[in-house]
Amino acid sequence: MPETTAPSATFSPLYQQIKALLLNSLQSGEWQPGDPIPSEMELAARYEVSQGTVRKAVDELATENLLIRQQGKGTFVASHHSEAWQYRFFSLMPDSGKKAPLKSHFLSCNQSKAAAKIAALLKLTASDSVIQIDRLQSVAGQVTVFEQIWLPQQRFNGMTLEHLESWPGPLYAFYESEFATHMVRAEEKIKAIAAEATIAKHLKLEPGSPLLLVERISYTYGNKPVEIRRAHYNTQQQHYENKLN
Amino acid sequence: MPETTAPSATFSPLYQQIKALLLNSLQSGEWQPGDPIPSEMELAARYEVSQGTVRKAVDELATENLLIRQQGKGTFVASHHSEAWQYRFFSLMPDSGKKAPLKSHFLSCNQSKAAAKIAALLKLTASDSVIQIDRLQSVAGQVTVFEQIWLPQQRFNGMTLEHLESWPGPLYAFYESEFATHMVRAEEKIKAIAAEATIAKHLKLEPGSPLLLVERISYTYGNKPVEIRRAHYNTQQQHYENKLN
DNA sequence: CAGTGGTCTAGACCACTTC
DNA sequence: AAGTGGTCTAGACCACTGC
Repeated sequence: MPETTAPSATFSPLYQQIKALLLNSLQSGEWQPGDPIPSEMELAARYEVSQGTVRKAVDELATENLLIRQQGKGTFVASHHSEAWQYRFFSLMPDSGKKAPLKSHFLSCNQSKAAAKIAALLKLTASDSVIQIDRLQSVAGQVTVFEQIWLPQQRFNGMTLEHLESWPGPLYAFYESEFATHMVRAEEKIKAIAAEATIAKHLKLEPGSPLLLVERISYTYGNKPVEIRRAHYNTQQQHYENKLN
Repeated sequence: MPETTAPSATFSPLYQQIKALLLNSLQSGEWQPGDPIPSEMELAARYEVSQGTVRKAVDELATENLLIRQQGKGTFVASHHSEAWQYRFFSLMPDSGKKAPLKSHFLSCNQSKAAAKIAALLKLTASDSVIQIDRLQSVAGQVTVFEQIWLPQQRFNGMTLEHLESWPGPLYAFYESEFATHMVRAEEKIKAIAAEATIAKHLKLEPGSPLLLVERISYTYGNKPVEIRRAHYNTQQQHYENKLN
């Protein structure tokens, strides 16, 4: 007499296994950001499954924004270099509606032992080093953002202030090209706080002015946290936009 | 010799047409929130397409959170009454991590002509009336939210303060049961502001304290805006949480 | 015209729920 | 055992891109 309650606690459909294999190829760098992955027919042959099964695996990775499908052309590894991704994770919009471009001004880029809080968030040990970047961002000539960024030193080894200042595009494109680190998702915690003196000075505001504090953890492939941000937004002319579905 | 560039600007796949039909049935109230919709086989027969085509249409509505699939049981119309949806659209979390339940205290519920701004957001004309609700919300005995809500009078006809006070659950469940209005999605704009005197008093804070201002537009079926909220959050013990994918 | 992703079908079988 | 959603296949055809 067989068991009455089937085990099956570990049932995993084929397409999920294919998805895991595709993820491996992305994580290992077999396919680089911006590059096309093999066609569905080729993948089906490689993994010895039907095209429909590959399709479902790719579909999920596409809705997770790891892959980009383009009918007639192919399926591509998502990249922060593409036009459409410039504002990937950037939710601040002008109240007026017209987007003005952002301008970065880097203040510093230093290396040190990780503070306990930062080490915990990045899942580092107390002996590991981190790189800290401070910068300002301006919208339409107005200083709007003061931002502190922490990165694991090991992954971003060799980053310097000069290096940052000579990079023309967004930071995430910089990480991708120069440090082979592509960001996949992020989590943010938001508060309203009163500006401290030093930050108020940077943003040309009175101390005590209300600021939006945005703390972000960004993850690369495999749910690995690789960047901490602590940003202060002046939201007098801007607002943080969010869609709830 | 046929045209070189095919027209086809209006090509719409079958499953999209099925999706539109399903949406009609939801919007018309043929299937009520919480109820099961017909099985995939029945729908396939009704629309004279294959099960796979129905499936793809239902899949999209499920990922848009309009339908809920449950293997072995059926597919159900999403409802704000279900446990899992209590915190639909509510992004405020205690810093400590443990969720405490919310308690509502309604201050007023009045009817008046719509102000120009509100009328525009709700897509009403200047002669239309709106209902305005003011309320406070407390977390763990602490007054945390002051909220103003505007609703089109026509759709929410007959709402009173007593009515609101006697309702035990979340507002969106109230709208759903009492006014046949199910919310499908929402958009929020967030700023940090200094508390005005009257609001500070409600939240038991000093005037000028930093508050999170959250302005929300909620939509029902057919992208129809039917609720405006203007909420002030005290984020000393709480934060607004957001996941970027 | 060939190659890519996108749609649609029909049928078989699996996993889960309910009776 | 019957009914539901979930997976997988094989094959045909469509829409779009680029050569």
